Amino acid sequence: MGASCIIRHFEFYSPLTDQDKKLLDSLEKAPRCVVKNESVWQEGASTDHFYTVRKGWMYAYRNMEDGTRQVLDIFVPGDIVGLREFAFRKRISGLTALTDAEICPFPKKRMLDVFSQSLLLCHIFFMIASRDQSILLERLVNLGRRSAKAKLAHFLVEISRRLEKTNVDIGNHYRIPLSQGLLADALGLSAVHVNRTFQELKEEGLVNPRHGGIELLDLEGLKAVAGFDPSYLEEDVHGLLAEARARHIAT
Amino acid sequence: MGASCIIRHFEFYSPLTDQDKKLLDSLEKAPRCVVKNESVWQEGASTDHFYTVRKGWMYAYRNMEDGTRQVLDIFVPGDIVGLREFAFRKRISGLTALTDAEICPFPKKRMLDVFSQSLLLCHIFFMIASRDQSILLERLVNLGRRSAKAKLAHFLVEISRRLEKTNVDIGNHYRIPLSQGLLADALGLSAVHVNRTFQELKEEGLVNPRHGGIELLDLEGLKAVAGFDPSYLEEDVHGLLAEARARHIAT
DNA sequence: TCGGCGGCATGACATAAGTTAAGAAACAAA
DNA sequence: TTTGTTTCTTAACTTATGTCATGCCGCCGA
Repeated sequence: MGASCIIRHFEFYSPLTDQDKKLLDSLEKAPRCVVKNESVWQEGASTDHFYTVRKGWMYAYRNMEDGTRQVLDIFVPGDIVGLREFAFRKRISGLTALTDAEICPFPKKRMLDVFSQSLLLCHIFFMIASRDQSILLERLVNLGRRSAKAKLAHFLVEISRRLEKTNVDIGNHYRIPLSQGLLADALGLSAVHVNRTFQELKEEGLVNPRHGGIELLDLEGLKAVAGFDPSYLEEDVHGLLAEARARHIAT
Repeated sequence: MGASCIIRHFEFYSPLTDQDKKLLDSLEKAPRCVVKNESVWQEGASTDHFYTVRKGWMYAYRNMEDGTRQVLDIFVPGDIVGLREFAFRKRISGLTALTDAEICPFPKKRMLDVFSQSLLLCHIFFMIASRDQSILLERLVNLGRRSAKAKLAHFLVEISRRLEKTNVDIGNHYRIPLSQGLLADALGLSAVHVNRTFQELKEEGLVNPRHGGIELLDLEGLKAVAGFDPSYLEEDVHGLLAEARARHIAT
């Protein structure tokens, strides 16, 4: 295949013109491979690039003074990482690979070219930023006002949803490579309590925790215990981009 | 004065050309007044507009099934609200006025005009989105990995920082019109515990809780108990926008 | 001026989640 | 294989925070 990473992702939102594709393709640099647990950047590093995830999983985190840490987000193939720090000179969170992975760098400075040359791409970038915020907002709700059990279930359902939506083929969707310790740091819990909670979910036949990963057995059941409402993941892709596309092509 | 709401805000980021100002001004509708506790929109409402806050305070929230709620963000004069839902047809959170307020609507559809006509404005919008995400990220850390006391202190310091940064004159910065119940919903705590925690902060001379509001007495002290690191609020305004401005004017 | 109500204050008690510790699996490397 | 490392599991115990209940204060509207 060899198709550009970011083009594939963007085509999920809207068909692109050849010109758009050429533009994106010219800006994307050669893919970079990272191995499991390799750090891509650390807090304080320069923000000169962002990346699209082509293969594998990544996570963003923040280390706290007291030695504890907060995992801020998990990224799956097709996601864009680092766009968040667009406005900043330095990274405010670290990024490391959860599994062996392949990522495609994209120089931040070239965003100017994109914005000035393609109204459609500009719009798509904006949609992605909006979607990212929506996910963060839901994570806030999760941390603030749900029980440990609901937190876990909700998080797992979200991840599985995001996997389904990606344009990238990742094989079996339901084997999630997150350790209980990482989940704990993502959900603001202790690893021990995550384990306890998993035992409950396991008894109810909802999940099957394995070494270094989780198998989701009953998505509907998980949604029920999470009180999962998917609307925060359902962008208005077509309505919003139709006009942008029309005007863009007319130019 | 009567200067446009959004222009004033944008000029915080960069000087604008007359053309940019004209563009923004033509898109902004007449300001709308809302009284304390008035709802601007509810979950599920249409996302056809976003707003700039000219006067007063607002908050975004999400009501949970079990009757509890999560306050997602507080907005102060100069902030833009509703941009988050750019990619969505329906609002995923409610917005209501915390005090009497004045907000300026801006039709979402006209974003196309902005993006196509001004590279600089497009960039500024992107910066704002990035900054918003940064704030959400920090709030995640706050909810996930800090004690009640640190949560409170951190939140208060953030608000005071954001107040200082705004271009809008709001009189005394340090009288914050948040009730303890609202703070509780913002921080994922119970109102009772927020009260207990306030007693501690009060004993230490850091704050002075009054009816329906809080006075910050010792910002440095609050920063210390919060472990506050301001970098997540410090955008690279000038570096990033300089080139956009240069190219924009050259056109 | 008064009454009512939303917000504050505080105590007693309940509980979800954290901590510590120790052993068992699973994996990775030699 | 053997060894070492990470992750999971479980138990006993501690603690931060939630819940319930009650009274008070200070606004705002009649």
